[in-house]
Amino acid sequence: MENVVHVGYNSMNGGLKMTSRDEMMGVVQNHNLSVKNKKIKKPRFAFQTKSQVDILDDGYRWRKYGQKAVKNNNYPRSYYRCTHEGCNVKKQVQRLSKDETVVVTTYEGMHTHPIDKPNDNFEQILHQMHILPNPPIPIPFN
DNA sequence: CGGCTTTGACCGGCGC
DNA sequence: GCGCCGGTCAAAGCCG
Repeated sequence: MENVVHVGYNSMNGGLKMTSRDEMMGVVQNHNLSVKNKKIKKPRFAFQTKSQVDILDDGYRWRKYGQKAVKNNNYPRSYYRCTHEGCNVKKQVQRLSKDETVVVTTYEGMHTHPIDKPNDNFEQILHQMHILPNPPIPIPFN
């Protein structure tokens, strides 16, 4: 929850499917957790998207595994996991109660496999934001 | 018929 | 220790 770095992003025109967002900005956070004696960092990438639609299709296949109500928020939060075998990447999607047109998507971890479905240039944007590994790299956790 | 949602139960961490 | 809270499990059902 600390060590917050802002990764502003705007003027992404065209590319993202199934959304009608017109502006995007991001926040990068690092999660600290202790495993045995070691402390490793769990990368978390959160960015807000102005969209009417909940489902932001980034090219990966996600399976929903939970949904919980959020305090101080009228809208629930959805939990997704990457369906690729051996890929433990998770994400949460949450909608702001103040502005229902804003969707917050939080990615947790990195994908170790190529994108699963034909996609447009949003994949390249994820590469730029270092959400995707350019060459496959090992996950430092899980 | 297979992959995915749905939804309540379950669980571990934390504060009182 | 107990109860709340946030996250996950898993059975059943939906839908292509």
